[in-house]
Amino acid sequence: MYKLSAAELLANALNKPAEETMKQIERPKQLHHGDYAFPCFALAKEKRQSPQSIAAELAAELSHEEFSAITAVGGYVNFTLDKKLAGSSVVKDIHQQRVAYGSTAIGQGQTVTIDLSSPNIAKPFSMGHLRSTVIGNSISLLLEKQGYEVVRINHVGDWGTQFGKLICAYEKWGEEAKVRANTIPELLKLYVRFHKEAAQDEQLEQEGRDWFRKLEQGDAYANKLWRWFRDVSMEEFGRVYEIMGVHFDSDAGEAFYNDKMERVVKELEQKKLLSMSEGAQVVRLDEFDLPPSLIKKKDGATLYATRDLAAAIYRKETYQFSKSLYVVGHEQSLHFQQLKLVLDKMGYEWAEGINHIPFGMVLQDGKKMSTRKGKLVLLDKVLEQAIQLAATNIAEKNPNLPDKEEVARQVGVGAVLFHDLKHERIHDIDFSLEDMLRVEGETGPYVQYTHARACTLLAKGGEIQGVLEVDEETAAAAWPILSLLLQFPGAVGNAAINYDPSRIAKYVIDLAQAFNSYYGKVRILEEDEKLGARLAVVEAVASVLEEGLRLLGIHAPRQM
RNA sequence: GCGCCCGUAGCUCAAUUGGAUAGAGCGUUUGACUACGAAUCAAGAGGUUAGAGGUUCAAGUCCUCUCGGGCGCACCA
Repeated sequence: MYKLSAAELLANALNKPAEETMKQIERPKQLHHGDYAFPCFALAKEKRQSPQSIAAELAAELSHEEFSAITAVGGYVNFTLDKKLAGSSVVKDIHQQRVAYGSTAIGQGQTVTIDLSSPNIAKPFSMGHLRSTVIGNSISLLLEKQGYEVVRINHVGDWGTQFGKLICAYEKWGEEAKVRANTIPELLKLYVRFHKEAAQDEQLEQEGRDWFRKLEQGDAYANKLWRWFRDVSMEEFGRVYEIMGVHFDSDAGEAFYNDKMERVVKELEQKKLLSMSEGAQVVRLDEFDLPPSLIKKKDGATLYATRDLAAAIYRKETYQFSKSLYVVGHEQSLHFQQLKLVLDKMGYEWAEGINHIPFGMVLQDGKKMSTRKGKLVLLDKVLEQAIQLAATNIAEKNPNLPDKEEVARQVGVGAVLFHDLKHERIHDIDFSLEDMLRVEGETGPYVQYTHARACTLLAKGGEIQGVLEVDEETAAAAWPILSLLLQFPGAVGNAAINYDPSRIAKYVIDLAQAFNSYYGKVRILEEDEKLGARLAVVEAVASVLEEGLRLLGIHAPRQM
């Protein structure tokens, strides 16, 4: 790695460990400053010399075959890579490794469980769950690229007081035929009505809670309804996952832990962690200045903290994870903080591996969307529109395209997923259908288009033959591209470490922009002696774009 | 009231995690398809990084306060 060469040169000259200089080397913002830079300001005090003179001395002293120039600019030593050498080598690497370029074995032998998506039964799949699904899926793919064994768990919200309320509402106002015909929307209506009326009527809340208790105690009728609601919902969700191309290793939802909670409650008792508070059983967290974790309601029914504790323990025992990730909105930060601390108090050192990966909410007009008030946007409608729009574009721009429907799906889904993933994870997103359907500028379809363009060039240019070598002139003209290609493994590592797919989204945009810019300036298919070199660059771009998109869960069609 | 998160161009977002002249896209103005895909490219305009202090050779980035927004804070998940 070139950065390491620079670090070693500097370490040698300065008589310091290479790890130290490695950490200080940075990437200059501007291309004309070279490829790596070493700031000398920190050395000024200890060497009692100006940073400028230190930089000048170092630059004069250092040289290495990998760098065509090492110069001093201000207080920086700038390293410029030999473009022909570095360019040829990265293109060769990618040609050999193809989509495996950027893979590592960092996670070899380690299992990570990841809790993602987790929609609620009997409710439509909302935009909020979209974020968890696509971010979680991308993180899974990133971790797999690093060699981790990833277990994707869809912790479906199929239990809890809400079902008592729903059953109660169905009992009062539901009509079986209507619900059979149009299950989720009808159930949603019932749910919304329940909350509307409960606002007026204290009694109703209590009835809802009673129904949940019955459900939990095994009441046959309540369980029959619950089973029905669940099956229909899962089928519905399955359709959406199919469209998005997401799969899970486990569908064990909340209800799955029903028979696993008692053990946890007993254990908490044994370890003397439970105490009574206002009729409920809680684990106090006063020493952390946090509110207590509620384990059992005063009516004896369980809560989600109880279930999450049982789930965490179950996952540890079943999968022996080294890390357990929860891709859940940041509004649940407190809950996960409590979860981790309770596990810790129970004496499980592996609680350290519990990691909440929060993300911002999808807001509407700056406010939270509320299921209870029936204000929400449905994912399948959005996907449908995006796919439709892609189909319209294809009909207009590429009517002879084979496999139109599949490509429209890939592009439509690409637009929606990319729009979500390009935002920094933690930021709230204001919902905008218009933005999600956009296909120009910094969008998924833009990247897909760039990839398709590159593929067309390769198809027309023929097989790349002979030794791959990028000549001086091509390397110089394509340097912005080559430089980005060199950075790909680093971008993958960064995204994985920070659990942040947006870094890959940004990377892939940068690469596409660099490529399109090159495309506008240079005629690639010109029949000259450098054709092979240019095609090699194009091939590397296509390969990395495809892999970058794949890491986001997005397909890269060869034509569109 | 307390806690967590956020505040950068008209809008949506970047900024190598403390480094050089704060960058893209959308929108807007202008130009480029009888040269490889115009879902594209080139160029212009657009900024007191919410505000005030502080730490540092260096602050959009770290600390304190103020203002503004979001989300949590006991029987929902």
